[in-house]
Amino acid sequence: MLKKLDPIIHSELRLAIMSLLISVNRADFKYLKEETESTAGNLSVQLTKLEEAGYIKVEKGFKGKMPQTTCSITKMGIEAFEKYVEDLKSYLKM
Amino acid sequence: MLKKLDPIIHSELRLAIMSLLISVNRADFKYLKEETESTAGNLSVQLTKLEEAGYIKVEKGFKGKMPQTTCSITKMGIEAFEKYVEDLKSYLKM
DNA sequence: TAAAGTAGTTTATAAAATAAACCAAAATAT
DNA sequence: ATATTTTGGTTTATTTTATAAACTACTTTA
Repeated sequence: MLKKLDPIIHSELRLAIMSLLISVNRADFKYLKEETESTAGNLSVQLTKLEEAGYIKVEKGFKGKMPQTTCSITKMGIEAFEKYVEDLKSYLKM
Repeated sequence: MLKKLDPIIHSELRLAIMSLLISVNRADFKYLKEETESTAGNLSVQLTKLEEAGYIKVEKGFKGKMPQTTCSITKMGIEAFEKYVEDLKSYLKM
């Protein structure tokens, strides 16, 4: 009955990141930091975990002369997020 | 936009416990252990946390000669669960 | 009456989240 | 020109959380 929830996604900050990337498809570090109201350190760590899981792609480039990290969700990430939402429903009676 | 999720509820096992108690209203330790597929130790710890938060009531009695711990959700618990579900929706686009 | 099972709690360990400290380069003020 | 602050992060340390292992007390069964 109760499905096992993907632990990579079931973390408040990572869930927030995934949620944002599902909507916007592409977002830079600064935007994610503002929207999630997280610290840079925490965000950096969680982005790395999502990247290692293959759920997001992280690209490093420059915006003018300043470094810029851009993130986007992968196909695997979309599927994992959708499965997570489905599994979660078993807990929420939806 | 993204709401802060109640950390007492946002834990897989505690969410499962709350979800079960919302439905059945009353459940003993054994039932919760089976349904959640958790270890007794982990279950014991998480029940105590929910009790300390005022979200559940834990009553110790006997079933025949064997000790029996019975749990039920409180009004506070119901409200917290409902708020959690609402807040969660901001992440899931529902 | 010894061994095994039940119903848990307590304590120790592992994993995760978060915060603090740090780094390199750019922009700004002196 | 050069010191100071700001930006955009990463790395490391600390705290918190989850989980597992060990233990307790009593009961049932062999």
